Amino acid sequence: MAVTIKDIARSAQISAVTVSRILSNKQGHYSAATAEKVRKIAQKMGYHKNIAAAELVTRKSHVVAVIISATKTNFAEKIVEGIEQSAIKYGYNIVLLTVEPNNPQSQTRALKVILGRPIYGVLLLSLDLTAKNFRLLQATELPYLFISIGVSDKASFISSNDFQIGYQATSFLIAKGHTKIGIAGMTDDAYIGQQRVAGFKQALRESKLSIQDNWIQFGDFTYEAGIKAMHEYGPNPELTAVIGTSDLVSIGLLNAANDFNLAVPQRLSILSIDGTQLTKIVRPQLSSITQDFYQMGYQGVQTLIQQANHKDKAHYLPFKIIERGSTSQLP
Amino acid sequence: MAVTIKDIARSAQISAVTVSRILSNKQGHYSAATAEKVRKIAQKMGYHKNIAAAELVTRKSHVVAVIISATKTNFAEKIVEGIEQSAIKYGYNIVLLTVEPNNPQSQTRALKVILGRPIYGVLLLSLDLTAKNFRLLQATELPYLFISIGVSDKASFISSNDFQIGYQATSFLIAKGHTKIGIAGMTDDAYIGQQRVAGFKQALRESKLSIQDNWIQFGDFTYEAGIKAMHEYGPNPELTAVIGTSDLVSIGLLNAANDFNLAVPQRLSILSIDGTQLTKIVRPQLSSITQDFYQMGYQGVQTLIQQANHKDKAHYLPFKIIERGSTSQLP
DNA sequence: CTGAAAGCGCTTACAG
DNA sequence: CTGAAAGCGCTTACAG
Repeated sequence: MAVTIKDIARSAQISAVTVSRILSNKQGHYSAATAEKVRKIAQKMGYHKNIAAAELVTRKSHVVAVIISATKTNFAEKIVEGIEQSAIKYGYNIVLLTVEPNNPQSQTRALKVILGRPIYGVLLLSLDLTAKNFRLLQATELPYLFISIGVSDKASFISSNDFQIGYQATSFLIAKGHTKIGIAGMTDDAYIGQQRVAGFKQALRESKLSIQDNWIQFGDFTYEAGIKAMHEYGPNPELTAVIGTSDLVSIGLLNAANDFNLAVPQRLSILSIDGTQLTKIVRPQLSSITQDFYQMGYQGVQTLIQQANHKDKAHYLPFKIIERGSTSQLP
Repeated sequence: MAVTIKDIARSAQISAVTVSRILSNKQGHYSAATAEKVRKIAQKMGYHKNIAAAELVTRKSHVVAVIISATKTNFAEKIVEGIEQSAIKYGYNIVLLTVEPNNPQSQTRALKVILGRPIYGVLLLSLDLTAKNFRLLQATELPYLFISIGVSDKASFISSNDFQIGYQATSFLIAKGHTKIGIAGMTDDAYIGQQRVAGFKQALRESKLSIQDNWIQFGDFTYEAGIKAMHEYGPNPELTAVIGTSDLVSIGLLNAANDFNLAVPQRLSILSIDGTQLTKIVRPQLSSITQDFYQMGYQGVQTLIQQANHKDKAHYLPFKIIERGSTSQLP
């Protein structure tokens, strides 16, 4: 079977304790000579420490669990990339668990997996935990951090400031002369959607612009939600601009607008939120509020690791507005 | 700290052995009465088995490691979804490790992580392992299975039959009257690209159609590779049809063709390979060879678990041709 | 600088 | 039906 510390000890004519210390790089408990000998033998025998065994005794783990919604959106990949890179840097490993959207049982199952394994902490990606499952998470007493979704202000999270996203997106369109602006595709029950809408409304209010109810179209961030919203706006909407709350929503809006023969951006401006690669592969390319998903993942790991000191805080990452072809200045 | 078997034993006034047996559902070693009592206490105390400890003594693991290329393509998500669902069904957990494309060191690092942890087996997703890393993988003596990429015929894999994909795609276009057909975006060094090109050539040969060198444009399956290929074909190509070897490649071809004012599909037919959601969000929608990525993941886990019996075999999954708006019949 | 002893949480023969 | 003993691979005081 796999070679253990004992095998090396035998081969080096030395105790397993010393081998353990050397291979764990403990300080000042052995001579340089034995250290070198042991390392060579370990190398030659193809030794790999059984980390699970080590974790069992130290009662520490270097595994970060990432629970991710089997998301219909498409930015998760970038976040995971950031998480991975960060984990490598800090010497942690990642366990990825996916969870079905809007399925509390699936959430519970994922949390139970975590309960059964030695885990350092939990990262929750775009995940809207039910109250009950949130309690289950808290009961584990593990450090945790929400990424990209701010689950109200009860829990620690890292994300863009969604109120600001809604506010800035709207302000951008107002600055371009638009006065009839819609927003589409966000969920109405989750914090993230509420914040974006709140920012949207605030910007309009400050400019003394009014809104019709039908201009705010809720959805689930999918392509289909974008299509549906555009159909609600109809083939000849009063609107001259709409904010798509995800890239897929915006592409849905775009395609449906084209089907209505509404020229984008001449007749209708579309400003997308997210700014993934998708914005560049459609025509016209989508102007977008671009979030830094990679950093969200990267800093998410950092924050989790150092969390002890600053619990229950919001960490906001900057975003930027990138204008491409789907928005235009009104005369 | 976490509640253990001993805590339960104490509370139930019984030995830890019996508790262990009950909570592991061993047969006929205890009375129904004690079993029920123990289960109730476990429930009440919020007990969760330390699986790492159990795996240490049984020397068995129910963790499947999935090594995935931090892919520029976009179908990985579906495969992972299939893997997850299948893993749940069979009672396995998934550890996901990402690896940078074309980075042998990154591959080695991922394999080392696996070596240090109790793992049942390894699934490799769209991953072109270097010869050295492949040897490292074999040295672990763990069962493994390649998914979606057939790494030559040396290793077990599950994927579509890429020769057939190339062959059927080409035959489809020939049946539509095309005689000048290109293929674009695949790598030239990996098995998958070679197979698709071989199938492509075979179909042309059988129909006695000739090819110009420049019609075969290699790449790395990205959007940019599609753009570049189209630029190589030029603004007025002889070609009337081209096979994009991934959805992103095909979208690159499509956009570049539009920039050249080549109408798709009237002047140029594009047939995509993969058939992810992307084919439906561009205009015209892309006709595609659609692979069953979900099943690839789902059956990948099954195959890995049952692998003992049928090693080193190729498992092919069916694909289908779905015609959308990017292909047309030639007069 | 080196090692014997005890133990992390669990399971598996073995004996009753 | 129940339990004492030994051990999975590792680490941590403690003693020399």
